[in-house]
Amino acid sequence: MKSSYARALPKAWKGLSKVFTALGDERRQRILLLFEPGEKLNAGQIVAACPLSQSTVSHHLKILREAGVLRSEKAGKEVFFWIDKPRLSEALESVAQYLHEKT
Amino acid sequence: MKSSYARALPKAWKGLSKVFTALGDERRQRILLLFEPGEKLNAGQIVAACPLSQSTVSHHLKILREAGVLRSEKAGKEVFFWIDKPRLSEALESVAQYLHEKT
DNA sequence: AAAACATATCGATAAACTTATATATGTCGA
DNA sequence: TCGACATATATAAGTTTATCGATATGTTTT
Repeated sequence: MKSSYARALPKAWKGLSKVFTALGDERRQRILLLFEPGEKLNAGQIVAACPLSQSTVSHHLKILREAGVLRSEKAGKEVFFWIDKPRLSEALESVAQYLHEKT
Repeated sequence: MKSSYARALPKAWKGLSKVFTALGDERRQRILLLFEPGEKLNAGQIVAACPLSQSTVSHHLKILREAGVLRSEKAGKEVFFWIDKPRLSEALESVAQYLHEKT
């Protein structure tokens, strides 16, 4: 038994933790499922597709962005979002790796 | 843009959703990190390693079990838990797959 | 059968999260 | 510059989740 992590996560897991928390909400999952391959969507498009208020969607987008799941870029008065595929792949991969090696 | 999932998750994602929610809590992540490769731990061992009360740990173990991340087995008066590696691998794999194909 | 033990559940409180309205910030066009 | 627009943030209510102490359930031991 590895009791070393019982009180604090290893540093490498800190970021992962945020990713899973971000993914662990159904509304955020539904937002992610909106994206077509390689597509960028602006906040307005996402708001229009969601049964949630503009500010609520903005809040969820922030969580996804801060977790590194989405990236964003301002273009004029709009902000475009897209899935950070490499980042997300890497996160999943690192857990899969951990599972494989240490479990 | 795939607006079809804006209001309800596809059925295949329902279970995944639970897995990510379960993994999206730092205390639960720390519990998972306790396990050595192939190891089974009983609830008492886990409680002893966590800075949480017995009832709180029991609650988290239930969430992890219901998400399919942990499996459990009663042995006399003890209950042993272990990581459901195939289940977790499959969950991660299916998201990785989705990412790869649909993103 | 009773006592000791391991785990689960209940009930209550506290903390965290989600949500919406209202407002602020920043950008474009007239 | 002023007004319309797109997004973000502040605030506050409502809801969910985490937490603990106490108790219940089930198991072994004496």
